[in-house]
Amino acid sequence: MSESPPVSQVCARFHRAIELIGSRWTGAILQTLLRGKTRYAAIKAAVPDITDRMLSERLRSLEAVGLVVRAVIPETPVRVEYELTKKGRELQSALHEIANWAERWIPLNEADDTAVPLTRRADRPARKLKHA
Amino acid sequence: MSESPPVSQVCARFHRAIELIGSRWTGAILQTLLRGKTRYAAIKAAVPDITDRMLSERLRSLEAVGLVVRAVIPETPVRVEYELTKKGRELQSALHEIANWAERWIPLNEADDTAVPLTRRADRPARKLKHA
DNA sequence: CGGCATCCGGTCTGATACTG
DNA sequence: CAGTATCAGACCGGATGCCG
Repeated sequence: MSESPPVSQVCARFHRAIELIGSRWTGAILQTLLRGKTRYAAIKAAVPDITDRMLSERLRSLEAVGLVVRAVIPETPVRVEYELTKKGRELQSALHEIANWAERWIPLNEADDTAVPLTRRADRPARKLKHA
Repeated sequence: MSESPPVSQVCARFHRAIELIGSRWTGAILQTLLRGKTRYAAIKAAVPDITDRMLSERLRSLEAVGLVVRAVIPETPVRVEYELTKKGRELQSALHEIANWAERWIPLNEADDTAVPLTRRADRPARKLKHA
């Protein structure tokens, strides 16, 4: 053995966790849900720029991971509410810490920041409409 | 006005923050750096499966965002060390919370989880090598 | 209201090979 | 050791239209 330092590997669980809640839109959705049961349309309103496709896809993913539960209330018109599971609710402190950090370090509009955000689709201008 | 509830929008800063640290590989890199100055090769060892291209790209991005600083020590062979800035170090508690949560809720191997992780490239089997 | 199916462009990523 | 260049294609996500 050489004297390579003990750079232990990143905890796989941590890795999975952060990429889980870090995927596009997910953080925002989660934060919205943290406020309690929310209807589809309300979530959509709370997360500007998200499309139906993305929202429903993320929601289904979150359901699959067990962070969110979907409840269909058979009224007319139908009402669907999404709610965090315990697993989801327990993310609160983590998300809160991130929010705290963001308060301190992330400027409101990226233009103010000397540092450019990571290259993410989110940061790029929305795609131009094809026709008109 | 209808009786639409006051579903305030998600804090833009929070949104930016989480998508920042949530982008692929970033969480793992950050966590590694939390342990202190680290050399390129060490980070690579700590984050299994990351490629050179990805690592250097992420590192440059993190530098751009002001989370990481790069130091070149002109030795032979060259030595390069990466270190978190104050901004980066202050992410510690947030990352720690996530790690905590992961301990409680994320199984070691995804197979154990009834719930499938979000659809991410990371979760999918690595691409097959082209030739042998 | 609350979605899903489809089409499609472009980004991001992984593999591979090559420098200082 | 510490990267960078290039290239192909997988994947994401936007737009649209339709359904219960």
